[in-house]
Amino acid sequence: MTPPPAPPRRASPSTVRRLSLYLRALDTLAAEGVGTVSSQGLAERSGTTPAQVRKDLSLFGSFGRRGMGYEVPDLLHRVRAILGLDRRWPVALVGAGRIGSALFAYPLFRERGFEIRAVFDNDPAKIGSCREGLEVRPVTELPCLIRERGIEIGIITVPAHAAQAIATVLVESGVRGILNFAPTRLHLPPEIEVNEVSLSMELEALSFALAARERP
Amino acid sequence: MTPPPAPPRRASPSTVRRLSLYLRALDTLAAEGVGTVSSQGLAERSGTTPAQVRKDLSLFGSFGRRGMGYEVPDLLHRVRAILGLDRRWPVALVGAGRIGSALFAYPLFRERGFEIRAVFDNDPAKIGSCREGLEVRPVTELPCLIRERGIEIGIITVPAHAAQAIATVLVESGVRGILNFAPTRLHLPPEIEVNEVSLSMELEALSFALAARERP
DNA sequence: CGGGGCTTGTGAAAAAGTTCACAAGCCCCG
DNA sequence: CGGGGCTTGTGAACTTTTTCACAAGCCCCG
Repeated sequence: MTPPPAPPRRASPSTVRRLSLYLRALDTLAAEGVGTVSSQGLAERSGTTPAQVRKDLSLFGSFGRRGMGYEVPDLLHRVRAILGLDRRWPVALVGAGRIGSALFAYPLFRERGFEIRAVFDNDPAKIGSCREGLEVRPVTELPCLIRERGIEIGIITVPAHAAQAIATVLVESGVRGILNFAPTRLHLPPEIEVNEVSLSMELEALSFALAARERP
Repeated sequence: MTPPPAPPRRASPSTVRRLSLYLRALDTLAAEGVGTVSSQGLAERSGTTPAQVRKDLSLFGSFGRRGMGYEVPDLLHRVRAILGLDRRWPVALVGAGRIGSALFAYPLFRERGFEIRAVFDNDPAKIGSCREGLEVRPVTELPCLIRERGIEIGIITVPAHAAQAIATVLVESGVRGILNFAPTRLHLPPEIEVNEVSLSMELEALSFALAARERP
């Protein structure tokens, strides 16, 4: 009934992005008690096309029934599994500044299975203070705590000039994936997954689009 | 000397992303006092290829000199202009929670010309309080203040269920571009530029990549 | 139990984006 | 002032991603 039809091929970054959007839409549908959804319906709620939805999903298996569409609870479960969200991910946060603290309190992380199990900072004023019940520890303790708590993902929200050193230590301590909010490019071994988030880049994309409209 | 060789064609989203990266690299180079950089050098610092750098830039004009590369200060200026950063962008922030406050204090925004000129929230506990010298105002005052202060870009950091209503009011008040941090899809007229930032999507992309490695 | 109406899954076509490869051009040195 | 060594700008080839189009399949109704 659900044989992955081919070796689970590489999905492009855009496909992965869309899978996240499908997941979000399915969450909503499930909450609304909708039992079944078509590629059409999913496309409308995710801002893409029905064909795209079907292609994306077909990379990982045949989850629908012809004539009927997809069962919401089933597809929800499948997409979660595809995205690797059918397990808990132990996460460390490095940098307890404003962005770090905001992320820490972001409820969707926990809902998706990301568990922040350690928070680090180098500012003596912050060390020892608590973020939602977790104590901020100095960066010197990072290697030890990362290993002890089995942390696999690190989120970097330190200033750009400190980010590379932090990233290197994280990787040496066993972290396999890094979400980098610092506006700097990290140099790490290729087996480490790095995802850069640049808040100003997002505004710049807006600015580009708006400025382009004003040009002849 | 710099005639845009063709009607400034549409740049793909990936090109725009890379332009942001080039800008970041050029900022660093300028700060280091480097006078000239080749497409090779720019590529290394932005994680792409020399050919890609040249193609991206050639969409907008001929900025280099053969045999020599690009003059850093000149190219910096050009890229800023291409991205629409050669002017100030008046911005409003809707939602003075953690993420909103973090963005407000993010120095890179201001450096790039984005000026937060109004902050709104509906929480009576927050209204009247200050964020870096700017008073948080109730959402009821939004239309008036947006117009009064000539705001063109809105940043939405309210909970998902409130985002659509806020977005609609923003657009009705004259905003042309929206950066949406709320995990929900906005329905707005097509002439409005919308850029969605989903923090959990970024973590999910990591999770997908890490989980994929563990699969057979 | 068979036909009609939908909707999936998927090859094939089209479009978009990236890489290649090289002529054109610039600077410097002799 | 001419040749050599680099580096850009750019058509053409290639790759990836998206869209199209339709056969296959499922359900329901009569």
